[in-house]
Amino acid sequence: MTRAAEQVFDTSRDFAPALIGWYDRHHRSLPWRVNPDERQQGVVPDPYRVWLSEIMLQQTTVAAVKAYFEKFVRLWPDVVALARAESDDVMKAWAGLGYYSRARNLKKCAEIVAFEHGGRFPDTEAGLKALPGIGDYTAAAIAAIAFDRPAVVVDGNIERVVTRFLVCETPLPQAKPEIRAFLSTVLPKDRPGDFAQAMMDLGATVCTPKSPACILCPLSDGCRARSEGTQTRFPLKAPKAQKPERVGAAFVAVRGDGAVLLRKRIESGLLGGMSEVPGTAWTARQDGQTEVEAAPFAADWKRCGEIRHVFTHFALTLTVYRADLAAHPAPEDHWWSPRDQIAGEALPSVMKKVVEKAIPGATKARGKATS
DNA sequence: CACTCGTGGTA
DNA sequence: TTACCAAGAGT
Repeated sequence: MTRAAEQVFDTSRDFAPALIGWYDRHHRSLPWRVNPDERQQGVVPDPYRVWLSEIMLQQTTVAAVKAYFEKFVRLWPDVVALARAESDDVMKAWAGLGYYSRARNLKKCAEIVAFEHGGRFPDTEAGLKALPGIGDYTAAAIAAIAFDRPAVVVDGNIERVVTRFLVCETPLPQAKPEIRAFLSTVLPKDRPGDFAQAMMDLGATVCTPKSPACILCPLSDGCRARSEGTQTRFPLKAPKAQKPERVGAAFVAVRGDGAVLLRKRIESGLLGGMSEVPGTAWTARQDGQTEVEAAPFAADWKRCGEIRHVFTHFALTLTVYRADLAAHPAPEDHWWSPRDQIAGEALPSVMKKVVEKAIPGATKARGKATS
């Protein structure tokens, strides 16, 4: 074999070592992570922290997760503590992070692990995937990261890295089997957890969606998209449908002492189990005026303005009304939230916008932290 | 498979 | 401002 041939990037031989070598030098240090040097010194990851972080990171940025992760481990240091927590307190702590079914399943999962598995997480992919909120990706990620099992981990970052490396012309999600097949051929048996985290770090910091830093990539010598200059064409995806518009009205009742009237949404569906101010249903845009008769009770409702919020599959414009009352009994299934507790309520971001529109500053924490 | 399900940051 | 997107899961 010639010298030149020896320098060619041999994917089956070089992929994992090149990636792991890069990871040892350029890994991110994150609150839930055991760094490679620590792991080499025998530090073992806490499956609870790995699990909690993976649930929070589903479709959510690292930057957004950090503060929530710290808050959760402070309030509930282990899975038994979380299992014993009040569901309402968990929803309050999750408020603002989005995808609230994750919080409901988080609690269910904690209870199963704490009360049915003796407080220990299953250490296999199949065992993990049987738990609520844990799907293909998360089961593989926990198995690999927490238990160092040779699981094939595929997330959005890894899909991007692999489809570029292979010049995969199959659009997602159909390309998934090809991606898994490729990864199974390069997965190292000795450090599967670090391999998975390395792939994700590479996707997050080097092989980024818009302007990948190929000059810094340890895999660039073997990357087909790099050689063709077509990196940003991948991964191929089906075009998205445009979002419909919906409208509605929200009513902020303010008592003399500053308390605000709230109610709880049903457990299932959009913003399930979260709190809100009373309001109309959110319907497709109609020319008719908003009906003030949808208010929780008759009062001098004054229009404050509108707020706009964009969900995953529709955009919403809410007309915000406010009424000031000396005192008024809370209607059935409603309650008056005291002024100093509003910031700690399980209000999703859209509802914080509504309350802020009616009462500027009301959702900002003041004085001592609550709960 | 297709659709539901949040939010905030970025170009 | 619009559009995309970030460690996906459940139905």
